Amino acid sequence: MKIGTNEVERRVQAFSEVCRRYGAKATHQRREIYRELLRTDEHPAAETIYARVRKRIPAISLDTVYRTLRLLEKKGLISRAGFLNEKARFDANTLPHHHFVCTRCGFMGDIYHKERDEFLALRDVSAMGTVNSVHIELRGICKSCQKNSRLKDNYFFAILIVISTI
Amino acid sequence: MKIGTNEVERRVQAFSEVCRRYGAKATHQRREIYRELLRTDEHPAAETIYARVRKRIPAISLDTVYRTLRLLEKKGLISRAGFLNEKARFDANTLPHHHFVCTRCGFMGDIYHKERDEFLALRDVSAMGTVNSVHIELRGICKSCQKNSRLKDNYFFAILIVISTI
DNA sequence: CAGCTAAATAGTTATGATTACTAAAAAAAA
DNA sequence: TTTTTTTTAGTAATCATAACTATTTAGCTG
Repeated sequence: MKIGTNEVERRVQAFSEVCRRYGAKATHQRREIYRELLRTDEHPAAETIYARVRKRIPAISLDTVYRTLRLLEKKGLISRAGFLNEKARFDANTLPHHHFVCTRCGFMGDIYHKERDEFLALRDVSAMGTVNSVHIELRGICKSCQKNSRLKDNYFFAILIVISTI
Repeated sequence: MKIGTNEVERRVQAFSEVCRRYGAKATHQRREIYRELLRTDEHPAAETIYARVRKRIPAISLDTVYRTLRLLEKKGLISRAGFLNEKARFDANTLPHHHFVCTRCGFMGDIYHKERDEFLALRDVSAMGTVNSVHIELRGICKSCQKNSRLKDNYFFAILIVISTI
């Protein structure tokens, strides 16, 4: 859902004011990076943002892009989809469950929910800590990929269960 | 939720049989890596698994651990929490929403839900593609971290909205 | 159960995203 | 303006993960 040009400019303006008010500098680079993210709904990667902002600020460095993205994220103005900068974490538990993750120490605990709504009530989580945000991601194959699809890897899991329970 | 030793061995055994049946080799290294993951509920990183398996197979290489984890994941025996190997993707959309991600091409689309249950019915997703799995992550601060907590960064978002809507 | 052959491993190097570093530049305050 | 402090550009470093290659091994075959 893209937002209009007026709204983009309104937010960039508001951002500048908030920066000044809180002792951060509203630099040209920061405004352009934030503007670039406000203008799109395609969840660009850092490299993509770098490429686009470079059209307006040819001398901008990749480091500035990364630094600014970290700043904006820390300040809650943008979010990142997916959880890079963390190591991959593995799990042999094949029961359907969710995870609680501590953003400070990386603790990861399992959350089971019997009824669908329960996880939103966060009942099982209070024992582990306080939830700041709920991250939900659906993974699959998009329409376009389905068209030129052929691959059909055999999926061990179902087979293993059969053998395991005989 | 840890599983018992018997169940661990049963699954390792089943894994070996499935491997042979499908032309993959049930090597000592693979069994140990899978066993290590079955024995724990702490979602270890690759390095952690490496360190533990090394106690039993001192000469095992880190590459083997990574290779085996990829294999197990591809076969559906284990899953990874978080999505490494992808670039971080950013988003300035601060409305509550979820993401649809194509695991093949990386397409990422927003999913909005008015009522809480709707996202589970996956209604809005059918237009984008087929969902294979739903990933839910709650982020926050765990009990242990709350105890020795002091940090309280100011969170720009709320402030910006106020300025923006005056 | 010894030999065969494709698959897997160990050890190492490479890659690719992200971060750290430092001198120079620029924003906000005085 | 001038000053002070933050931020930036450019580059080098880091860190997790993947690729490469000679050697080894699992599982088949006779």
